[in-house]
Amino acid sequence: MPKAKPAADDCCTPTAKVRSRATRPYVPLCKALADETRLEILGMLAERAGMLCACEIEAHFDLSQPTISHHLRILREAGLVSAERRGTWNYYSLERPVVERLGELRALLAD
Amino acid sequence: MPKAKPAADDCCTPTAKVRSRATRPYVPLCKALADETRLEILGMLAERAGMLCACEIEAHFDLSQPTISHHLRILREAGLVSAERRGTWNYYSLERPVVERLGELRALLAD
DNA sequence: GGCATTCATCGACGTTCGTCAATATGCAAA
DNA sequence: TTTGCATATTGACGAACGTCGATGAATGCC
Repeated sequence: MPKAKPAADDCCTPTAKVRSRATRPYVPLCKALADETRLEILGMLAERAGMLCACEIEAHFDLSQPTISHHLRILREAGLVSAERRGTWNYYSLERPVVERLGELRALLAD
Repeated sequence: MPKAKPAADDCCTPTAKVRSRATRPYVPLCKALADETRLEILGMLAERAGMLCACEIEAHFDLSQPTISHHLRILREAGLVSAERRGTWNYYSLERPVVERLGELRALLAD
């Protein structure tokens, strides 16, 4: 008699088949948030309700200008911030609707 | 006359000094969530309200057993799940209070 | 005891990521 | 047009990460 799948039926009722919830859409969002510098940039933008000049963001960190620009691009591509050019300067502001998706994920996992 | 800090005073009112909000505590949480496999494990645990046997989690993915074990460890260290040994088997369950911290982060950034 | 099973750990490998210096781009004033 | 400044892009480097095969630790059954 072939025993095939050896066991794994004694530990849990094999009925349910466990369909997972749709979490994939939140992966890029979480990846964008998974960095100390980027989270702090968002914290700055949240504190200052309006916009923030890129130079002011740079001045807040001990990081090079290209590095900050890199992080701002990732936040932009994730939709978490938007940039508005005004002459030479670039003003960044928080995109609250995308931040709200954090609440959706919380509800998806906790409710 | 030294011009020191060249400009950066024409683009934004230099008064505010922009104190960022305390986002650092959420960095480990976001790092733990920033992976498709781990997010889907949490989705499985959310769907099935109770616990889930480790073997059932492994069966859900096309990944090796050590890889799933590795992800489960990261989720455990982040406090997102807890494990309970029952004989040979290991049952994982979701730690909702930690998931709730996603709501805190959302409020910190969006309110 | 001896053996099988479940799960965790280790070591190695390729990939992704954060960082910087150097360079490019775009805009504005002289 | 030329010069200067703000920001983005490129290329390179080391560190961190996801993955696997092999091994180890703990438990239950014969």
